[in-house]
Amino acid sequence: MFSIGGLSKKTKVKIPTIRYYEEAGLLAAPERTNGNQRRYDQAGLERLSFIKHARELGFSIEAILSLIELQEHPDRSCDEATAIATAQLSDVRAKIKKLRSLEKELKRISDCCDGSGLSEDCNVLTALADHTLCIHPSHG
Amino acid sequence: MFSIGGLSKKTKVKIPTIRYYEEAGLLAAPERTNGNQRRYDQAGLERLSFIKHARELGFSIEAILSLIELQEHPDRSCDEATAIATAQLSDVRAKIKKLRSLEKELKRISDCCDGSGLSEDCNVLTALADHTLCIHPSHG
DNA sequence: TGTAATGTCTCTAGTAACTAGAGGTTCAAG
DNA sequence: CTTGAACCTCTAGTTACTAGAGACATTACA
Repeated sequence: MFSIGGLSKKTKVKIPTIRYYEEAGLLAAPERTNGNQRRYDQAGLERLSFIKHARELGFSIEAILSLIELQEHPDRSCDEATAIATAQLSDVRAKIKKLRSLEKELKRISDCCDGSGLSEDCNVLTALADHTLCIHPSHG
Repeated sequence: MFSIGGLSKKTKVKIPTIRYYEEAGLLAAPERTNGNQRRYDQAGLERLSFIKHARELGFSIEAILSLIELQEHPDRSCDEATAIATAQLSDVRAKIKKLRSLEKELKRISDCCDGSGLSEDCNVLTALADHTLCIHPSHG
């Protein structure tokens, strides 16, 4: 049994975040001491590790809730879990694609100015002001 | 001279967002009709286009504020604008790097489950629960 | 000129996923 | 038994918007 501070140290999840996860229904409300302080066991630690890992992978709180529900009903098909992971994967891929095109344009913008002049003539500002200089329209 | 709705159509920025930009100090408060409605001119349109473009490139409101201040003080060095753009570029690159490693792990997780079984044995859930299965720790 | 439809106004509150702080209570050590 | 750290709840702030209420303005048309 450990306190919220202990759990926080073990998992490197901040204390208010742990309470937030409990509030959000991700983390079961743990036992309390007579003085109303939270006391966690191994199961709580594992659950929080799961949540942390999923958050690091970019899963939303909502998606994690679905995954947890699946864990708690092992009789259901795992289609759903796979679907959530696959959706997350294409989301990540879309973000990468978008960021790559941003990278291109930002590189172009940064490169065309050596920073030595006055901002009056700054190409960074010009490039930002003039959308038509874009290589590609940047949303997609 | 056009209304906020007209500006919204031209720029494809939603009306409440335009008002939000004004409130945030990005967009100068425009003239008003006798009936208190906003009326924009060409300068307003250009400014909003600038803001939109910068937002699409992932610049924060704060960063855009700095860029606008630079535009309004053309006597200053453009170092600052270049610095902001460069910072934005390395930010984008860091994000890409992180997303690539997430992509790898998500692909591994998704691939090892064909979705046909019960969630009891689901590898997606196992992979998420067991951090040690990670190829690499996923934050960086 | 009247009226109806559409547009706009301000203000408040909600979103995601936390984070920070106030003001009070409990725990663990000595 | 006291001290100091850790903990409690609650509220509010963050970013960049988005949505809605209720009132007022503008425009089109008869």
